[in-house]
Amino acid sequence: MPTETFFNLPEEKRARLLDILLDEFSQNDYKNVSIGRVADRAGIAKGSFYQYFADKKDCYLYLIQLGIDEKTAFLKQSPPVAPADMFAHIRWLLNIGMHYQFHNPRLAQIGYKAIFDDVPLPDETMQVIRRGGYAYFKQMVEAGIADGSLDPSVDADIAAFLLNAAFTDLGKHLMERFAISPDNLLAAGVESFQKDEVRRAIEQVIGILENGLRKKT
Amino acid sequence: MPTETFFNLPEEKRARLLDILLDEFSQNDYKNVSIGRVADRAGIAKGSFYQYFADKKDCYLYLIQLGIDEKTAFLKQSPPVAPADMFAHIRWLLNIGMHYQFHNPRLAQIGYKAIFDDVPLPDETMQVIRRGGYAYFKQMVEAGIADGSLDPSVDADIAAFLLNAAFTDLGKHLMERFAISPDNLLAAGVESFQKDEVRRAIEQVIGILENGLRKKT
Amino acid sequence: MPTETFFNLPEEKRARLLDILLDEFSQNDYKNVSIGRVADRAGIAKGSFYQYFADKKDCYLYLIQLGIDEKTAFLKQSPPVAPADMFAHIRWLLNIGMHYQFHNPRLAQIGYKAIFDDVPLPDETMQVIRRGGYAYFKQMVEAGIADGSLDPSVDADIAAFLLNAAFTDLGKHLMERFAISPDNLLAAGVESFQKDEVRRAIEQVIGILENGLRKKT
Amino acid sequence: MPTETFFNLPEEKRARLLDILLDEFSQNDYKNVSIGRVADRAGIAKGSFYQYFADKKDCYLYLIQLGIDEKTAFLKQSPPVAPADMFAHIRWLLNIGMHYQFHNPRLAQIGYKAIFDDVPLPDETMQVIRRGGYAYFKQMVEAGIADGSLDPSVDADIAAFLLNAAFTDLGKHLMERFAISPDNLLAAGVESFQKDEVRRAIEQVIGILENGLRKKT
DNA sequence: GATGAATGAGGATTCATTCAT
DNA sequence: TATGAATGAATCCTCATTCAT
Repeated sequence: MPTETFFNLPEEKRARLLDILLDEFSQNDYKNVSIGRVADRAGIAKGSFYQYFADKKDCYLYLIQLGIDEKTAFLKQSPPVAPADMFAHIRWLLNIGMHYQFHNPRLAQIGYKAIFDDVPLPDETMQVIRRGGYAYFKQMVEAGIADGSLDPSVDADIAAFLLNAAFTDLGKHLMERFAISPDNLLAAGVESFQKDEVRRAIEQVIGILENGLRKKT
Repeated sequence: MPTETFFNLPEEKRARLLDILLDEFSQNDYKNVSIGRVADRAGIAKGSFYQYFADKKDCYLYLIQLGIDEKTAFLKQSPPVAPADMFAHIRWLLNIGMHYQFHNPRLAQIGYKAIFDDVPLPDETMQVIRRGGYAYFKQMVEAGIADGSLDPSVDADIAAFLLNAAFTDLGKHLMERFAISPDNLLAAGVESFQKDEVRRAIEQVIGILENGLRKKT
Repeated sequence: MPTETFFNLPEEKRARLLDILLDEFSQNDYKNVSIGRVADRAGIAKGSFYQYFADKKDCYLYLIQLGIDEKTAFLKQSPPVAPADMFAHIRWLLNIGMHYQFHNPRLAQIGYKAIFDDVPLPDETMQVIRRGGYAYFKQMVEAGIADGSLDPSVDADIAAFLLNAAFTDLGKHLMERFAISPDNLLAAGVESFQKDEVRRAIEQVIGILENGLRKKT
Repeated sequence: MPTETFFNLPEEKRARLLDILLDEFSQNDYKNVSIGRVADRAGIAKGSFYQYFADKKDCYLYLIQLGIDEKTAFLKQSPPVAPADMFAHIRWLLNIGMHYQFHNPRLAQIGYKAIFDDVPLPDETMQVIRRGGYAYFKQMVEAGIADGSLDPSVDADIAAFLLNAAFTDLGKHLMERFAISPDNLLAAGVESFQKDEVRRAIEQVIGILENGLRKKT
């Protein structure tokens, strides 16, 4: 975790540094992020970085935690749909996820990288990052099969995989498709991407998966 | 591309070097592959590496191209199912893809990494790598809608995205799920993973997507 | 030398800082003493350190001088045995020395380090530190030879060396042997080490050297 | 241990580097030896150092081992006096030790530093370095008391301490006293310090200690 | 063709010291 | 007077690449 010094920084300066950190860590693998480059871009001395963070890992951990906290806040802010109807629940989840990813795409990207890259994180943090993914969906699918809403011939593992793949990649896809970049977002505001086309795209994905998984009547 | 010297190498020597290159580039990010380590493992001098390849990038590019060529060969070797029935065609594609991934997991992994990592490749090569994925599926979906076999309310972009995500991630998922590693594959032979469970998993994914996309009658 | 500011410090604060300085400089080489660590432990700002001392060297010099002063005070406080009998005098000296070392082991340790480590002290200070050792003993030995109490075949330089080596190392040896650490001393009180075993050890050393140097009758 | 590369170096180059390493590590504490300074002085690139040694510690360990080997060779070359007469044995030991210290003062100094400084050495190496010191003398003293040649009232610990202190510091003392520096030695040759004055000094120290410890008749 | 020694830029990290508040 | 943020030189170490043999 950052030092007190970091939090005491003038708002503007801290924001600029944080902005650059998000940029670097979302664009590069952990190992390829250079503290020197960060310091240069932020206009601070290399030594100053170490006034703010114990070391590179500490800084990275902070960003990861920031991502977890922000996402948690997002999830809390919109009360969860009762998981009685699985697809309604997924709709809610995906909407939150997309919203989060649009709201803070670089933080989301850092979290995404953390899942797939070789990264020096404590095991407990890795668990937190991975939670809500595959395992979460599998449990949902099993419940859906048990209560008879899903086709019993469905393999829970496979269904979970599909939901997870869709969930994980959809944000990236939409940002590419609608030419949304972090810079865009900052310039145009998040609202602009709450557009119908985005909502419709999400709805489509869920619709297809729902069709594919629902019990045939 | 490698120098003539590389291709003039005694078969055994070149094979060993190639083996190690596949290993290193499939396990590590481009930047984290160390030429020194490669040379050590291959039992050649570091200088010799530069007799075979112009530089690290050249070597990497060669592996990428190798992957493209091998996959192309795979696709050609098994005559494509007439795309009359889109899902039959997808079944065929996925099977080829899985087969390829199981046949040469390290090459597949390198190609996979090239898509998602920040990697120093010429733009044209990047296009080749990504070609055949999303765009290919989109075109298939559009044809399916046109010929009436797919639900016309389906958004071709979204359907293509879903198919692509499934296609891209499924190999990884199966390898993880059935604890398949490149080492496993070499030891146990490819056939062992042509198992029913793998085929069934692939079939499930396609089944779900088919259900989700087919025109309701 | 410290600034006026340092001496104007509330007694308690100055004492705490001094305590920590003694700790750090007695446990670490000059170069390995970190001002940051000192400031942290003392609960002061790093900048404050530079209100009290011109720089690290200045601070170090102060501790050295403190050691010299304290030892001088020790020597003065117990009236010297008339050097008529050289070994009685040495006994007294050693006792004072041990007493001093037990009384203020960290200051003694700092002085000890200053003799053997590579340390940035002005030459005149180095002379003061080393004074009273070798040269002092040599003069005593020469007097002993002159007045006929010592074996005239003894080389004064060598005898002085031996006495000095014994004198210099004995304190360390005893502290190691009886597992005496500065912490011990603070906890158990100095008196506990005025034990017979310590006195006996000192007596032994002097006895052996006396035997070795006395004129044979 | 150094790499093969180091040993393949042209004799002259390796000698120069070794010379500088001996210089640096004998004059400075481990932590204060700068690889950059070594490389500059040796006229090699910083990176080259790491072609020769795995790291700083590896290099240091090599010097330590060199010292152990050289001293061992010295001890072997002159057949040990039967320890029947303890002081004859000590005479032999001291002579060897002095000879070694004069022969390779910087190596001796490095070994000396290793005993007293805080240094990153494996435990087994530390034991080798420390062997032959205090413990060795104590055992000799105990044997001397047992066979009746030493005064039974002598405390073996104290006697061992004295012998060790004399043994350890004498070389340094003689080098200072006769203004012997490594540079001197290289210029004038080792023989010049095999002088009578040095032999006489050693003899004196042993004589005094012998007088001091022998059983009174 | 093969070798492997040499290079030097670049990376993370530490720390004494300065200075504006 | 006290603070603590800022600095930058120095530290150890890595690695792709070059080049003489």
